[in-house]
Amino acid sequence: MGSAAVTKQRILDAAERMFGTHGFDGTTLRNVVKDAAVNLALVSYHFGSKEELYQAVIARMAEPIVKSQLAALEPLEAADALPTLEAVLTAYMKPPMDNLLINQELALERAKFFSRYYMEPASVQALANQEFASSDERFLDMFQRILPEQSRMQLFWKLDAVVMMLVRSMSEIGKPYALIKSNSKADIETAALELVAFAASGMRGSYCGAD
Amino acid sequence: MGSAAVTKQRILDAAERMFGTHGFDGTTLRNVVKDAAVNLALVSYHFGSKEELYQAVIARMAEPIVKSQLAALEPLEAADALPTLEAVLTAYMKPPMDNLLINQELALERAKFFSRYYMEPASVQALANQEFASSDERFLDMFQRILPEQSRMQLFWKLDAVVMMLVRSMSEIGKPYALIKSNSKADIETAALELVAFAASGMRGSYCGAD
DNA sequence: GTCTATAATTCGATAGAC
DNA sequence: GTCTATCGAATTATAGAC
Repeated sequence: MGSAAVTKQRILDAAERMFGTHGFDGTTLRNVVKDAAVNLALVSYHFGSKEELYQAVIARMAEPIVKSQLAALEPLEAADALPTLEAVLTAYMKPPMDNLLINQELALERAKFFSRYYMEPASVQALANQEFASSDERFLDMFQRILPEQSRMQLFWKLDAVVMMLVRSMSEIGKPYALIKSNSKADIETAALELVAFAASGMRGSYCGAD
Repeated sequence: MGSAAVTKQRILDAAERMFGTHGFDGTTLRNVVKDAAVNLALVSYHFGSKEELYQAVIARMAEPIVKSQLAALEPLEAADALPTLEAVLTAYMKPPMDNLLINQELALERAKFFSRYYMEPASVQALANQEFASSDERFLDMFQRILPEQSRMQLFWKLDAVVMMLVRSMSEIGKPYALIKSNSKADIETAALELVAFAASGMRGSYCGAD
């Protein structure tokens, strides 16, 4: 990899850390280039502007996650039997969580960026061209097949709620009372099971026979 | 109310709108005073700094909500019989939702500020001295009595997840597929029932007997 | 491609008149 | 209390040397 490619990667890595920790508006390009140990002018040269840098960070992270989500969904769609709600939720939630297993030294900060993306003001979130949301419709179709008694509107806000839980879990990794204890394979596996169980029970709704 | 008090309120109202829409770092005092139609220097005069203004907005909103949460919890604590999980969750979630019924013209923007507070970077969130979290321990004690088979660590992250769902619901009010359709009494009542049902089923966990 | 130096804004905060 | 005017610092972005 040429030194230009190295520079771009160093900037992207640092931007991911800074945007994830301080948010878009709380991050300055001077913080980014200091963390990346590159010159300030190189951000404009390689990415154009702060907004375009943010878009580049989003795209780099979202692409493999969405691809992995759809790859996990496809066999469930193709199967003869209707999959369980847990299986579909796992296909949805596991890819962003498994992302913690690659690039271990950057994993926790990437998770923070992943989370913060959903928490940015609408003006900032609009910078990403629906990178993540592109697969939600297909997942909603599957949820509707499994839970036909619920309206698409219900399923929509419930999936939205599930995303918020997922996102929050990933932003709290390692904290004393967090669901995800660390970015080890075992801790992620355990947390995914608990998160899927919570989400599935919640989505099935009030027909839970309690009280 | 004297004109000074009016000025302070106008600034607080405008700050609530701006912080809620653009976040702390995305909000400028010049935007606030323009929206409030007051002079820029009056922010420093009445509140000292941008950070102190933010703290004042948090405190003004959090106080009645926390007070109402605890008032709803107390009879449940005092009763002989153990309350239902749904009852405790309602005591927790209804106060912030019912807050939409007062000051109707500012309600939606207050809800956005309420939501955004939980989504700010840690550095910003630290500006509020645990205004909201002060009652969580007592609620967790009650959850533990109702769900003794779950560890406090589990209940902690599950309550945290519930808060994120609540917060998200309040930030999406009025959008096409949102849970809360409007800030009318009927829509809030309906949404609260659905949200409590989701949260209760989720917290009870995987013993839901489905499939 | 990478750097220095700086232009052009914008921000939070305040001094001082009224 | 409220206003005008402005300071000093920090920001994004870029021009131009190497």
